[in-house]
Amino acid sequence: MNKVILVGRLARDPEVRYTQNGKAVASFSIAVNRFGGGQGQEQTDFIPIVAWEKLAEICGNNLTKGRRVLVEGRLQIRSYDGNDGQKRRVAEVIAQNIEFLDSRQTGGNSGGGGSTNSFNDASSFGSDVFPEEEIPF
Amino acid sequence: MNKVILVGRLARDPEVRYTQNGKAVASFSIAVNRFGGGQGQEQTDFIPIVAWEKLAEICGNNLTKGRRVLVEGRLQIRSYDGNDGQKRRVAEVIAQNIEFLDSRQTGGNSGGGGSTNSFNDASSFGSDVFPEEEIPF
Amino acid sequence: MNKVILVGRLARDPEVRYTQNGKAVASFSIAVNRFGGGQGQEQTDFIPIVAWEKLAEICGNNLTKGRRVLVEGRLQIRSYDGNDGQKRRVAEVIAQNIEFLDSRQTGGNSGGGGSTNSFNDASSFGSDVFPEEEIPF
Amino acid sequence: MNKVILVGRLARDPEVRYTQNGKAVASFSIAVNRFGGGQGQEQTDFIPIVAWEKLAEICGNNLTKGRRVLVEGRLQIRSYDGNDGQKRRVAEVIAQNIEFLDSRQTGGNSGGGGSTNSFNDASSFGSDVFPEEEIPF
DNA sequence: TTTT
DNA sequence: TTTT
Repeated sequence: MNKVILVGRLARDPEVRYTQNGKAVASFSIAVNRFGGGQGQEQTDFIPIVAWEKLAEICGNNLTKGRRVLVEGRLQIRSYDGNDGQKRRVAEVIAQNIEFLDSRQTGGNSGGGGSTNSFNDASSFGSDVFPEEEIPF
Repeated sequence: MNKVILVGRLARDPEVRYTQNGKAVASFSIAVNRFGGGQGQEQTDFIPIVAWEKLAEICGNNLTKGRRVLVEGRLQIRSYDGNDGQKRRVAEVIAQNIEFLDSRQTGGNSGGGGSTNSFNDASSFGSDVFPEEEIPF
Repeated sequence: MNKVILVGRLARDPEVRYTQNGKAVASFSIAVNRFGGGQGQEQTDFIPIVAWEKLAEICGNNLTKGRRVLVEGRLQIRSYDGNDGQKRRVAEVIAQNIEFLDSRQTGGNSGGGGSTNSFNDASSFGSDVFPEEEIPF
Repeated sequence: MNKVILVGRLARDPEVRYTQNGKAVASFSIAVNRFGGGQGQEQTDFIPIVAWEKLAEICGNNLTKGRRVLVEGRLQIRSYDGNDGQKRRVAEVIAQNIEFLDSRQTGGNSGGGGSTNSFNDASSFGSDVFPEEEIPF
């Protein structure tokens, strides 16, 4: 079990890049506000999000700075070697499911009355989880 | 977003049935203890779980009464007509992912030190979420 | 672990009642849409929510039918005796934390520029979780 | 909403320190296995956990390297200035609730058949969420 | 029983 | 670095 659920706003537009194999990867940060029980001084965590493939493309095409999203994913700690030869770690949330929480004002995506605003990682939560058939009991 | 995460023990062995289309469906309940902050009188919720297809079969083959599991799923409210003509509602957690939290004593699944103990609904969390490739940034 | 996280819209205005001891209890249902991967026929779960004390009052004062909320809580199965002498079970989500996902259009609650829109059950997530002090490492 | 739920094993014994104000702070990492759908090469995320006050002390007194826990908390990104003058970021999960998933072999905590194995951050999930009174409906 |  |  490695589950993260966040609600926040994009701190900047997503960047979409491609691996050598042609897989899309979107990366962006979301600003998640912390509610300190009313002490006044609000704090914010800027949390890096990574999405892959179809979900990456949906992010690139539909999300912009300031939009509010719910992100479900897993927390990944990646290691890399810094310029100075030091090992560094970076934490990222690998998105499995993203819901758009703002009303659709997306522009390009003219919409056409579509009702869904929840998007899964390519193969997550397939048809089995939403079976049309009757349960046999 | 409709997400449920439970840790509990099976209240009885799973029952596995099949739909007309041949899909496996496992059903069982788990006993989830509530921790009342030490007041002594512990309470338990018996929560019905439903798993489909491959996950159903894994449950049927590996889980028995008393085993401890972590269940991730969604909460579903199903309506049906009672014998008395009244409409009734039943709540169930449709499992998307199940982790076995006990040490492996499974019997049939001789294992051989196998490390995995987490099982997803047929098509959940596919390869994209665990990419082998390097992130291009 | 008994954790539920839902995003949905209130199917009706909350009802607030009081126990003999004077504790407020709010109850309402939220409509949670299920996204069937685009098959068209959307389905909805109507999930009963119960909030206690201060959180109940906040719900009563600020939520109305149609408003979108995120509810974090635990799934509880309650037993009661039906009119016909049969034992019945009812599932409810006992709210621990509610976030208002709509822009503030609340009316009565004139607001005064307050930024928070997240409300916890009376004693949940107290000051320790948001410490002002520096971590000593 | 900033919620993290992890199951893993302590990579080392917890370190407990104290702030100038005398608040206990425990820190440790947990190794969370990632299940790659059976491709063989398992990967592990080592995720830093921080617990405060009473929960910190419970961790210090009961947890040791190798023990399996479920951690519920929030993901925090902290900034600090590196030795080289560079700004660095560190991600940590601030624990709100920890469940011990191993059988009780704790030593000091002789147990005596005690049933609880779930511990909350000092003021989380207080009595309101587990009311003894009847719901007035 | 909600909403897009 | 977001937003109310």
